Amino acid sequence: MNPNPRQTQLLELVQAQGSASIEFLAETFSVTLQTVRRDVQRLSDAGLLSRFHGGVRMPGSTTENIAYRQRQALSLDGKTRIAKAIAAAVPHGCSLIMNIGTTMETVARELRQHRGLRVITNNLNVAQILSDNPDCEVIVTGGVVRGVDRGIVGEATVDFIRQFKVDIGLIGISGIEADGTMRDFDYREVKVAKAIIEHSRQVWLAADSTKFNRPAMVELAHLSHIDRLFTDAPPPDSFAQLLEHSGVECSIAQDTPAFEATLTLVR
Amino acid sequence: MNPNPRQTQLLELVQAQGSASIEFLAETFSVTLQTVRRDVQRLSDAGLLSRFHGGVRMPGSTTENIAYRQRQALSLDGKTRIAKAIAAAVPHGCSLIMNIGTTMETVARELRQHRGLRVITNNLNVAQILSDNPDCEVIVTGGVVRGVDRGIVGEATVDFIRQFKVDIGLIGISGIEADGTMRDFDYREVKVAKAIIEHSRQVWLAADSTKFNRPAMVELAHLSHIDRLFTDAPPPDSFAQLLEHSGVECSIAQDTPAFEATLTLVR
DNA sequence: GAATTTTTGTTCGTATTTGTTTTAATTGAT
DNA sequence: ATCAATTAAAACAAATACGAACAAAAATTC
Repeated sequence: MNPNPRQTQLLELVQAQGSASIEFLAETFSVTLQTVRRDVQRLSDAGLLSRFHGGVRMPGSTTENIAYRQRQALSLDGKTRIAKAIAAAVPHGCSLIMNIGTTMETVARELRQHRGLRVITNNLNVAQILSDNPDCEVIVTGGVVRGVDRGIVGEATVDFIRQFKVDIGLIGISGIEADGTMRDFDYREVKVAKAIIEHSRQVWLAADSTKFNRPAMVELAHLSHIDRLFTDAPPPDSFAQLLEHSGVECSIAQDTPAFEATLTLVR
Repeated sequence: MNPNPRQTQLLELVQAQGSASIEFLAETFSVTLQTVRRDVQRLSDAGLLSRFHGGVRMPGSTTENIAYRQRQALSLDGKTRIAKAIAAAVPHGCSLIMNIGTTMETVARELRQHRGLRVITNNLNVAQILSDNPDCEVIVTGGVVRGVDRGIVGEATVDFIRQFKVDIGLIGISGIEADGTMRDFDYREVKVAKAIIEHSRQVWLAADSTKFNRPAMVELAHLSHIDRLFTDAPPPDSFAQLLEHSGVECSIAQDTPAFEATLTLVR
């Protein structure tokens, strides 16, 4: 976009004030409401400011955070089913490592009632959720916090994980290719995941059905390193064979109508 | 969801106070109960706060840390003033270490608009708050998370801090005795604080007026290790002399009516 | 200087927000 | 367990804000 002087001034005004109403802006620049709306529309399309009903504000941290939370709330169904299945399989009193991703956060919520857990994580949201459980020892890895998802990545995290050997390593993943290689987008997160696989007696993978055949850049490991896979729908045929061949036990957390019946009954 | 200024303010208010009643919120923002309920509904849908009959609170605060949240709401005014004073004194682009305590959380909130900060902390709440700032590098220390206040203590944390040397070390404290020794209740946290003092070029202390002459068990350090003290009311005479003698610059964040004026102006 | 593109203003149907009223649910005390 | 008081949700109405479509004005191009 190529902002005209008025739009530049408008942007500066909002930056100075933090927020402004459409009406105020229209008066300030002696133009109609509609013109301001058009300016504002373009500026927000360009990501330079955020709109709300009646005005605009700086595209701030809070907004982005909300966006992430909402994304998390979205497609919660499958994730919750997977999370419940994993939580049911995790015995009380064992030690875990959990990595980043919204799925792991959902798992953390389901583990709040577990007793005697020891959880190592590089996910601040997981740490936050589980530290509510007084009977759970939460250990976070040290390092630089990534703003988007509050994950901790980097050498310090990898070194920290190498100190331990836990019962179960729980990892989420961005994509699994047809040949059984798991991949992720961030190479630093891949390093963490590799360390988790090395320092866990068992490795469980959480991957909803959208992850199959979804391409991603950085190679993480092959399915043969995985002991169990939790997903929300039967994987494509090609994978089913691959899973069996790799000795992966596959748990499919089906949509249980009984659950919904319970729901309607409860409310 | 696209939060309007009222919803953003509401969220911040609840974050600062820990909880609030629907009625209080309705009065604060001069809208009907129904409107507050709608705001609250949306914010809780997005997972940003939790509802209870009659009001809202921070998401995932169990009985355990309600007491902690209440302590935060206690003398919130003074803490906020201290926090604003500290934030104003912290230059853009510098490196910080921040330790645990409700005061540090309030400082973190005030630092959200700072640019180019690097912050090392053993306080997950501080990390959470500051990771909202895209222009702030947040580094958390590794170790065991304490449930009550989400602080990280222990050897790993101390070792982690020893890797760095920052511009300013910000520490909160439980009590300062008449002879100028600072003390805390938890020896593990004291070890962390000592490490912070050693690895900071300057040490700033945040202590509201209730901390003077308040006894605590574990000795931390003497006031002479401190460069600046931020408090909310003039310290007792005996201290004033002591501070001067120890070469501590004392900033008293007085009650500014201008702040309240701003509040009323905003709505 | 005429034709074309871009910007701005105007109007109108639609969507959103807020307050009001009514109905349902929750809580605490008998 | 039941009842009264409080709180929440649902339904509706009024006010306000939004976006689309079109006309007028200004700027640009040839």
